[in-house]
Order: sequence, then C-alpha cells, then structure tokens
Amino acid sequence: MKALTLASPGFWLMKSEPDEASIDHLAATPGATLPWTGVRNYQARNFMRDTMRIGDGVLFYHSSCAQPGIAGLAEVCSLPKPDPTQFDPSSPYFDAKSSPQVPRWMLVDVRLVRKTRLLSLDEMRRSPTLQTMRVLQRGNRLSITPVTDAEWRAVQALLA
DNA sequence: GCCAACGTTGGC
DNA sequence: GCCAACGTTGGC
Repeated sequence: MKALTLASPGFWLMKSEPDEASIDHLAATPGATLPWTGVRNYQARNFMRDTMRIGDGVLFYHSSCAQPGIAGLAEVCSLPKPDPTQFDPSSPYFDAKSSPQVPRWMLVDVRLVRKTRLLSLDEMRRSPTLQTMRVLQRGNRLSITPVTDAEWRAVQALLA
C-alpha cells in the first residue's frame, strides 16, 4: 500500500507584464482569479502542467516595465487546463499548430493573496539572501521559475 | 532602441 | 543529431 504523504507546498515566481496583467488589475476585483495566459515556453508550461499544485505560493513579478520587481503574493488556485488564447486567431498568443483535441499550451489560475510593497529587482539583486533566485541568474528568461523554501522565507522577511 | 542570452526552427 | 539562422525576452 502506498504511503499517504502530505505534499509540501511549492513556491514559484511568475512574471507578468503589468500592461497586460498587473497586481492592481488583480486587486481591483477581490476574489478574482487570473488565468495565466500566454506562456509559450515548454519549460514554463511544464511547471504549470506537471509540478504546480493548488495552494502553491506565487511571487507575482512585474517584468518589462519601468519598475520591475515583486509586486505581490498570489496562490495557484486551479488544476492545469488548456490556455484558451492558443485557439483564438485574433490573439497574439494564437498557435495554429495547436488544437482543442491536442492542446499544446496549458495554464493554471492564480488568485491574489495580497499586494505588497514593490520589492524591486534592484533590491533583490542587492539582497544577500536572494542571490540564488533563478530570476536573478544571468541570462534567465524563463517567465515561471521555482522558488526554494529558503528563498520564499527570505522574500517574506524582506516584505515584512 | 540596444543587445546579451537563450529557445526554436529547419536544412542537412 | 548538428548547428546556423532567426526570434524573443527583458533589463537598461
């Protein structure tokens, strides 16, 4: 008989361009969930499809903007499901090689836990406790990266 | 707008 | 399977 194990929560950093989906968009509608559309990288997709669990913690990161950094805390709140934008010819995320029968791109929903002060990329780079974060590594372009327990605690400490 | 870094594509 | 060309990311 298989042992019943309590999965420890996972932690993630997810990049969003605030022009598309900012922490304020999410905060504007209490209780709203945000489908994480537009991921078109297999590694990032696989994290959502294979590894994330409902309840996992998310560092909501603003990228490609004037003030990049962590803007809030969120939480994975759905199972993986097909990203509907891949089937929409009018979407910039349309993928002609995907089909509803064999969807290529999956997403999860996230919900806001709380907006935080902006923990800027600059401050992250200067924080000794955050040096291991994938998002800070040279050349990193992944829009979704795993965060270790220690990194998660360090971010909480900086935000406290 | 620049450009380093890296992922994807496709010919071979 | 190799790898050059090309496209994208994302901070600056």
